[in-house]
Amino acid sequence: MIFPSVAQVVFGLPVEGPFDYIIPDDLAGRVLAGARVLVRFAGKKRTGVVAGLLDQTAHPGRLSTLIKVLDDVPVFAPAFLKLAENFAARFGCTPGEALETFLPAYLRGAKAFAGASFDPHQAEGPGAVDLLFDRGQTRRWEVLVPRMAAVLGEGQGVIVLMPDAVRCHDVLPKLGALVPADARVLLAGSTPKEEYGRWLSVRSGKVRLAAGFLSAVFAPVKDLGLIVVLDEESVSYRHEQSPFFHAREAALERAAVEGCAVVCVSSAPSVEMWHRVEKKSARLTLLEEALPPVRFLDLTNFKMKKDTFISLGLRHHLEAVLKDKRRFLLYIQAARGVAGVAGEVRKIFPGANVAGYDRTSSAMPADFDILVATQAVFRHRAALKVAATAVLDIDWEFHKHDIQASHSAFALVQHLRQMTHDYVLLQTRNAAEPFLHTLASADCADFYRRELASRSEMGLPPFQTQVSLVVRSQDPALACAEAKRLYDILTAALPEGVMALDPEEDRSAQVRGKFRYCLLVHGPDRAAVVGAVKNAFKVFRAKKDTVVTVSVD
DNA sequence: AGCACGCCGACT
DNA sequence: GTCGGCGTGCTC
Repeated sequence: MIFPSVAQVVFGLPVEGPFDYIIPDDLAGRVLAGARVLVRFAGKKRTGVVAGLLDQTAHPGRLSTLIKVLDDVPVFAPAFLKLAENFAARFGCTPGEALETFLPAYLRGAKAFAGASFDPHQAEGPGAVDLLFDRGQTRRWEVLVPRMAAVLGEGQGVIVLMPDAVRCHDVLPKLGALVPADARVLLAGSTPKEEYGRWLSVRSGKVRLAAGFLSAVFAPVKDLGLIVVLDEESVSYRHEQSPFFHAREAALERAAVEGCAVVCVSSAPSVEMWHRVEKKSARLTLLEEALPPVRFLDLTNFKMKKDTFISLGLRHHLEAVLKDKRRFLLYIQAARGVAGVAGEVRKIFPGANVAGYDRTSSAMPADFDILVATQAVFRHRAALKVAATAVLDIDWEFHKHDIQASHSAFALVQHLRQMTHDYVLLQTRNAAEPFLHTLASADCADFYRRELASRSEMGLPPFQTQVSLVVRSQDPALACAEAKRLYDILTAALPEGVMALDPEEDRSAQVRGKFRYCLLVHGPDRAAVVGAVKNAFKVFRAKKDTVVTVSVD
């Protein structure tokens, strides 16, 4: 038997690779693709992953020898190696960095692994993608539970992603009924050792239902049949450190490689998912529910007294609800501060029980007539119901000129409607803005039509790929100069069809003491856009005290 | 990423 | 004279 003599190794570093290593005779036949190995790289011992095997190298003469095989059985099945390639191309990192993020922290070092062999089934064609649009967020389980039960009944596994720990209370009881306790696991915050233990129980095939947050999308579930992405529109699915990725998009990449199905669930679907429905790459299931109407409170030409927030119109609405001894939710921007607004409301309605709720609140006030709350109130989205709701300043949502702004306003309104019996009121000084009226339309498609048209026109995702580069520094002048320098390098050799927008100061000028400049690169061809950014980084090197971060879409 | 090499400015 | 900052190139 002749064994390959060269291993191609990749590392969790921003260097492309792969790097070739000689397989010594005593390890012949023991080095398999997908196994972690210990090698000397740039003068230091490092853990890498065997991405492939060769009989001959293209770099003869300067090869180093492989030191040790860390996995008797490769940690990565071929499907994961393939996923790493796609993931790297999609999110602009190296395949080695992708593989590192697939692993639990415990295995990122040189700890030995001795699990059983693992074969995710290779795609027999792409799996179906569903968008479950649950308008009232109460009926999703009617569809999800039988769907998961069917997959589990076939002997296949299921991953359930939720955006954050807040959803656990609602979600875990629903999963409890599906499989015995020892066949399901919550892959969440714990020590690396515990995390590894749970990861192993999934990989061994004992656990067939794995729930968790972002990184659960990489759980080594055997015969994966279905990935459920709960509240797929949530911004919490963005991984905000390198490598930047979106867990919903990662789930779709994984499904394409393994051929499993994906169900994305939302009561305010992302523009991306709606676009997939229109392109027929996802099927829409609409779960209708009666929702209260949305009305506007037009403040155009209405002068407000200095340092007051409650308009005359809003006051009348509050009065009417209080008179009926019912409850009112007043939604404010966190930046306004709950205390100030609540104080003003108390002054106007001395007899009413006015409570406040924001991020710092430990518990929902047991009793109130008027609740002044920030977006933190959505922690209680499933449990809280009031007669009427008002958004103090819906225009504020659009002032952040972020590509997500309009969708986040849409989602805000949808979520408030779910918590409201009679009506949702939006206070605005832009009553003529047609976009605002799509938020109130009885037909949700109006919002998506308009939003997709505008994104198409502006060359934004999901029509084009957009990469955002953020330059951060303590020194505003340095941040600005570096952003400019990066822009110049980028535009010096911009391929056909790729466009770069001038660096712009971040709206929230300082975040954690750092000044931020953002530049955007976009174009219709993902590979060209990501390639242009990668090339720019070969030349551009971040100066001391500045950090540049890259995220795709 | 991390490190060695190499070039310029300000200190015993 | 040389110590040490940081720009540049490279890692099989």
